[in-house]
Amino acid sequence: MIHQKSIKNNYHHGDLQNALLEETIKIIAEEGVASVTLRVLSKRLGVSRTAPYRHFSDKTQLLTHVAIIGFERFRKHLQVSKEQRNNTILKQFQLMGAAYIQFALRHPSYYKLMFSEPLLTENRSIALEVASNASFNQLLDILKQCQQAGVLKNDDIERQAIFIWSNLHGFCSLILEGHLPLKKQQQEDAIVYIQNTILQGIEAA
Amino acid sequence: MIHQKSIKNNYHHGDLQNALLEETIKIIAEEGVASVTLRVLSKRLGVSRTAPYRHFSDKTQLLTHVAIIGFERFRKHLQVSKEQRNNTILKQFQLMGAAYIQFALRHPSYYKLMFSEPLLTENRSIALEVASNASFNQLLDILKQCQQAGVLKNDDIERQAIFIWSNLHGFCSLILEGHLPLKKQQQEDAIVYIQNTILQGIEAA
DNA sequence: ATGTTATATTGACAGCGTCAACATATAAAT
DNA sequence: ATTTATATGTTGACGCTGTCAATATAACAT
Repeated sequence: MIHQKSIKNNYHHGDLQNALLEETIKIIAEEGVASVTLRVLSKRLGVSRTAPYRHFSDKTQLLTHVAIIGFERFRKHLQVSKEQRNNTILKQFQLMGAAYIQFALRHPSYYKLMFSEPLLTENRSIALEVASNASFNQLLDILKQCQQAGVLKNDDIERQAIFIWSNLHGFCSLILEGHLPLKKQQQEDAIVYIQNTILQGIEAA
Repeated sequence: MIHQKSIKNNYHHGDLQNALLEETIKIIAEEGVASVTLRVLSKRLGVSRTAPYRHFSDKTQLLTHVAIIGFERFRKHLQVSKEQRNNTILKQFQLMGAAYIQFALRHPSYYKLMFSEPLLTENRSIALEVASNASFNQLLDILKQCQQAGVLKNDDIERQAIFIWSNLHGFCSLILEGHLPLKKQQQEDAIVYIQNTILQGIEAA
């Protein structure tokens, strides 16, 4: 009797926008992004097939918003490694690298969507670019600090960042795309090797 | 009057299988893989919408075959860098790295399809894996030779290969996915930097 | 010439994204 | 409190998609 408002509306959902975003990522996790359909999505939420159009102009916009949420979580996840300041700055840098890979492997649905091409190339969204850049800047920041502290080479900061980002993104992509069928131990060994080898390329002499 | 057989059949196409493969990659190049449709594909070739089913069991198989062709061309493209044996083995290794990036940037349609996830994860094809491995082995081979020649560290060969592959694939992916909006000169500088920095991580002391 | 096989076509079906028109619940204004 | 406006949800319809079944035609083997 109490909470009558929030028990069941049957017409107005209440918070369909967020429900759509959450259910979308669930479907991606369960069956891949190709299985995301406005119709089954709506059915799973108990609304009609065109209800999503009151909250997103089309399907691409919905997926773009999910990707933006992914980038925000990603950025926060990376930021954590900077917050334990008892660590050396170099240690923080290495923790961030590990955090990058950890996020991609733990949230493959988000990661794959975030870096799926059509969202960025065919249907550019400024908000998505902003969210993506915010993540990239986490890396740039810590690189600057490392250079200033003299623990990394004073190479062009963007080139250095691209090198590292390529490394991490390439490794995660190859795994998520099924090109590297590694066992768990092999994977961890590979991560350690990659981190060490990256460092040898960029650490101050 | 002569060549009557090859002028026009109007019923039997003659070489529809290859025509489908070629037209598919054309569409991908023009409008992206999402625009590949059996119906428009068939229309462009002047056949009915279900004609492709005589040559491929479904759309995924068609795309998989295109990806296999891509990997074969990729492998050949990489192999060329090994054939100029007046070069040192290390130089051959570096040429292969450059060739990798060159292929991805020159044939983005092929590259993106080859490394698109659904083809490998959701719909595994042994032939595709074989073709993919053949390309990867090009890299493995030259690494072995470099190690034997003493110009690269005697690290675990697979880990070393994964490191390099991650680097190259990550860089190409980020560019093709639109995450690195670099000008031509910046791109070339980045490539040189990446190649040098990779080398510093793996070259023999 | 006849039968077999490979190849291509037409018809049909369910599923998809999305637009237009309509319905209803909530919020605002009087 | 009643009316009005706005936000939200629904139903119908359209053209597009992949794919199956049934049919037709060409090429080939005998």
